[in-house]
Amino acid sequence: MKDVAAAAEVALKTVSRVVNEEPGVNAATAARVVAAIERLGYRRNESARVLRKGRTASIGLVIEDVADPFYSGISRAVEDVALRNGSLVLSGSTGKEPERERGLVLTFCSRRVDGLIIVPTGSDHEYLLPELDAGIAAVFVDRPGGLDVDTVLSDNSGGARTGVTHLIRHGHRRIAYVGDSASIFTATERLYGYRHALRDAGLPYDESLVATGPAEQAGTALTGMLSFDDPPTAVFTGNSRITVAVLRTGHRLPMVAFDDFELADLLVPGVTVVAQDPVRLGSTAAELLFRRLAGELGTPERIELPTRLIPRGSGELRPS
Amino acid sequence: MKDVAAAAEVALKTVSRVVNEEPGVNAATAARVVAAIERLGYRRNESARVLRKGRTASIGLVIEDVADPFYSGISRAVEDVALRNGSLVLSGSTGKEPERERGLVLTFCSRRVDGLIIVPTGSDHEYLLPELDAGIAAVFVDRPGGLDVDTVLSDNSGGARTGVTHLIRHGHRRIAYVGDSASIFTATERLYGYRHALRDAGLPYDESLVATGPAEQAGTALTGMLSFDDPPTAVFTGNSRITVAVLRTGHRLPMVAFDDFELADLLVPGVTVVAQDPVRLGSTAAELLFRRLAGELGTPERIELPTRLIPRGSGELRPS
DNA sequence: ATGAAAGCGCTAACAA
DNA sequence: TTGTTAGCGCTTTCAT
Repeated sequence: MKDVAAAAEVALKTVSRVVNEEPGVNAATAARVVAAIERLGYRRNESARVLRKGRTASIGLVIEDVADPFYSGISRAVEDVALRNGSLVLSGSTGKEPERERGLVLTFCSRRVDGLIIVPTGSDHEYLLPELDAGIAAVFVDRPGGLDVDTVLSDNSGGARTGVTHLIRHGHRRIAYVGDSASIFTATERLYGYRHALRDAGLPYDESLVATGPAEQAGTALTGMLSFDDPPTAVFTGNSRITVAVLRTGHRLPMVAFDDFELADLLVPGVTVVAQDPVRLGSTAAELLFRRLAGELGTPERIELPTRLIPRGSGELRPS
Repeated sequence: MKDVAAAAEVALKTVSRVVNEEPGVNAATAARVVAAIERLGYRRNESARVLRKGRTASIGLVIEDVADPFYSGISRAVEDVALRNGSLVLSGSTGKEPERERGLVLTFCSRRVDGLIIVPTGSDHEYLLPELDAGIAAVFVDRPGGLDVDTVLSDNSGGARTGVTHLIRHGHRRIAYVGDSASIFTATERLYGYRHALRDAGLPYDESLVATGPAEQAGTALTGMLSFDDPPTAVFTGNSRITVAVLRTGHRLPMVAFDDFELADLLVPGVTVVAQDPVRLGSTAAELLFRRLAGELGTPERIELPTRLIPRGSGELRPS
């Protein structure tokens, strides 16, 4: 900048004014400065600017795994909103490890991101409090983080309830639930929705039809249930990975799955799903964050986005 | 840092030494400083550090779309390698728009990323030259960027050749090729591989069996070919989106597809694919970049990663 | 082993 | 309209 000033024979500040398009610069002077900038190939040093202004125009995004379509949908949406707000996105995957999450978040904070969008892993987020005090805004997505900050969720229990009710309407009375471990917020919510649907229909809750645990065990669990004297006639699966695991068993049981997935319509029969909207989850969270960064006050919001039942065949099969 | 120094009753520089784990600090003094840091909740300001040191310990990743599994695989791999090298990743999606690519790249540069990993969109990357001169390292991935810099590609032509040869071995003599527009590097390479395989087998190249264009037209193109007097008995598809489009037509033609995709094994018949390895593409590019950042010299490398044929049923069907 | 001073490149506040 | 000065928080250099 100094060199540009010298080349254009003006003061440093004038160059700064031109670069930042501040008003109050003579057109001729400005032109001279622009020419000098071109000639010298000058580009503003953002680091210095950040140091001075205190705002980095960047946000941190912490998700479980970019390679998972659900999270990459969130990523893309956050990216787009950030770009529209003149902000860049630093992102990192936690791989479900709370330690890695903590590391990423703190690293982002020490780089002075303006705000954070976090899909929380683990439940203890106390470590965030000093950062929040220091003025970094945060939004939790997909799961609550145990702190009183803005949170954007899907309607997990409502979606599960709708899906299970759909099976009941098609004549099923013994419906298996295969889902994630109870330690995971979304899994608990979805199981709650399952129970709710049964209760609505006056059906008993039979624990032997409920399997919770990692996707690797989902197949065996369901196969076990099918060997009962009174086996389930349909299954509700709690997330994509479990759905795929169940499909791989080769049982073609009537089924509704939580979470949409690519090609669900090409399988035979097509898989009926309760779809979340990852893009909307991401954009809602990002919009909320940028509103906070723009100075919007008020108590933290908790937004629950609706899910959508998409019938494709597997959920409309009657008991055989 | 000033506050910490005051609290620990030492000079600024001593705090700096402790924070950076530089040698030559009395253990007792260091302990006092650490205590003060804890007490005050001090965290180093990276922006200032960057301003002083000149290195940002961050790299820029420019891809087509994080929401596409191929690119998100690359992302995840780059992220992991970056983390291992103590670096953060700024990332952005171009959505195939060269203007957006340029914007992202220049923004990243003005933030003084140490290096760039780019999946190039468009062919003109002249605008990068000044940045390269300024010392920013760059690696192209998936497609060459028209500049003489490190590049990591898949063996597109070899993979296509293997896939088409596989169909020929199963008795097909009229094989359709449905692929992306010829303006896209990978598409041209794959078409070349297709022709190569035909030539190897002494089969004629019949232009009427070749359709290139956007995925939306793939279905109609293939349907058209099937109404010929002498229709193709098998099809080779040039990328995932086209594969899906072809599958949606409902023709269950013998087929080999370029690019693996989730659930390819669950369709009936399973889809035989020529798989690329996005994770390896990303990690190779990132490793290369960090080697350059570590000062490795030498002429730009061009690495071509092998593809892998995965038979699943659709590619082993004989002509009917 | 510790410290003082200079300065990275920029912008805010105030002058002229 | 333009310029001067100070200082963001850190590391580097040189002294002690």
